[in-house]
Amino acid sequence: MKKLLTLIEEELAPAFEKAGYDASYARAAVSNRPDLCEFQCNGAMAAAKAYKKAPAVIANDVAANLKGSRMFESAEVANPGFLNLKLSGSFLADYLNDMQADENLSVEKAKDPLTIVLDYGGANVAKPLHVGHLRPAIIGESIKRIGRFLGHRVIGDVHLGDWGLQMGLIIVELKRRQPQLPYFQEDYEGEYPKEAPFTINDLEEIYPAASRKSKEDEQYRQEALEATYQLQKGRRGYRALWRHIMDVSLPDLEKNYDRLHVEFDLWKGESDAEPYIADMVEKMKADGIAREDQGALVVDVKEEGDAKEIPPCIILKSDGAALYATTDLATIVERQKLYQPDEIFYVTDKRQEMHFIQVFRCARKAGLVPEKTKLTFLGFGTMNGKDGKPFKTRDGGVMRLEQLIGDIEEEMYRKIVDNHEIDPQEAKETAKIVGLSALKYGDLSNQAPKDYIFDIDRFTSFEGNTGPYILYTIVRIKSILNKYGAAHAGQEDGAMQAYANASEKALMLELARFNGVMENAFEEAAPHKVCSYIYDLANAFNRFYHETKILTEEDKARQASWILLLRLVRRVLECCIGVLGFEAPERM
RNA sequence: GAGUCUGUAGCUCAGCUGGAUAGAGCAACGGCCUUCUAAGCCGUGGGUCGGGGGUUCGAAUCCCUUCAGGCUCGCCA
Repeated sequence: MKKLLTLIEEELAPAFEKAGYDASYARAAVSNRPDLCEFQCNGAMAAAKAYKKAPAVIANDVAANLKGSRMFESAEVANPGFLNLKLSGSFLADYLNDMQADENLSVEKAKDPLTIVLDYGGANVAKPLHVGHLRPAIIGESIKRIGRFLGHRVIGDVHLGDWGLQMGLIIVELKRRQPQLPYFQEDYEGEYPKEAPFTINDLEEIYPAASRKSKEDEQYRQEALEATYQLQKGRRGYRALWRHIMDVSLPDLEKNYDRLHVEFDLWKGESDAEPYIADMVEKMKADGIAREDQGALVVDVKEEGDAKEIPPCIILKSDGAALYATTDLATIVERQKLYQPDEIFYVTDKRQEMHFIQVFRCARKAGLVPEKTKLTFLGFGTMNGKDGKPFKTRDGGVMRLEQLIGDIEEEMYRKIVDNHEIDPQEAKETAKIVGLSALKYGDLSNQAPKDYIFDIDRFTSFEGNTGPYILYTIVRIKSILNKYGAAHAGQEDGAMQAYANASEKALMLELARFNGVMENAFEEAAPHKVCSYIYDLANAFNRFYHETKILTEEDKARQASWILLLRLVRRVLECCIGVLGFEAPERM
């Protein structure tokens, strides 16, 4: 379905042309003066200069041509030249009836679906997920779902950190602790044990310990670098250890992402790029793109017009080992080979922006992807605590994701049982659902690129612009629909009527915005626009709800129309929270 | 130092390609439940949109400048 604004513009265009003005001025917008009208056209003011006429004259000319339009109840001119448009109630009702009949709720699927590889996990193996992994997971998942809703083929890849220095660090620390293990004996030729010599809990302690040591002890760091190199070169024992690390880590990561309802299509990692590295590097050398500098292999990526110095992209370290840029570039090679994507979209911390500028330029220079393939980087801001500094545990440590989710569920549970009598088991289940909405909505309602303050008390509140408030609204609607449905089983649906009062009109207008909001949210990769939309929609519904007694309405046709309206509100809200990555309970 | 992002009500945030009196929520205060979930709704107070210039009929929005803060700046990811 076309957007309501598009339909309005199509109605305005002939009115402009008939009056002798270019149709390009026939642009409509939602009114910022809802007391005067629902939509406005400011084209007359824009056209005033070109036609050397007073804006009001132009607006009046256009308004005269709108007389008798089925779409508008009125088209009035306000100084200095605003064209104020009031939509006819029946036109609006018809639009919503079409929307309701549309399985995609008025949103048009992409005519030419894009294949988009979405890189949004970034978890490191051998390290537990912590709060730093929350934003990419939540934001990326939402962007994926929005893209799919618009009909695109979005392939989500967790892109694990499993090939860099952190692996070398773990190997060195393990060697220090258990030097007798066969993995460290260079001449060992037998089978390695099937069982890993460590558990996930061991790993979670080993990595930070190794990381700390490497910062204090240069010798230790050198060993880790060497081990990383050996691993990448294919040393048998290290590869076997690496396999153990993966086997132990993956189930844990899957479990945690699952808890967030974050679902990846691909569980690839940096290591999967390894087979592509050698050829890629050779080609870069052969093409004369790569050069040696201070022992490292680099590609110059600075361009004329750069506001600042862009350092060369390092392809191989001076010890010959691969690093971040290497695996990212080789991953582009792989993605091109396997998926020929129209776009590769990265969701990472905004502090990595420079890295991606380098990688993208290098990929272009080396021709790893066709010209038309878009390479996009969405950098998200830091999640801060109430003090405005990066979110930490009370004792200053990095908080685990598991703990954060647990805290929220606990807080939610407490609020639910405090509020009314409820079966503890049901309360627990509900707390999980509502808690996830609090967490995700709290994050997504902020613009992704900005830092934001994570405030558990605010996010878990049922008041204001929060996930729980949205869910509460949905639950209210469900409750009415269930009661009505029980009493009117088998009844035919009919159609929505023109609005009967102001709050109903406002609600209908909100619904009609849906397709535009979704498209815009996708184009701008901005889930927060979906959040602010459903907050507006929920508010509009709650106002309507308070003014209108639906179940006791005596005018049965009117009542049936309202029920249709409520069903549509419910579907739109559920669709929106769906793309945001959470769901609503039956009761709360 | 260079680059870049941010600065809107006491706090947390919206504000689309410039448009009519700058919006929410929280907090404060005051109303509304024999009736569809009051986890709600309605209302009041609270802003030199960091400061200063400029472009424009019109600027929170575009340009310049300045102040404050964050982040980045070659072998970590």
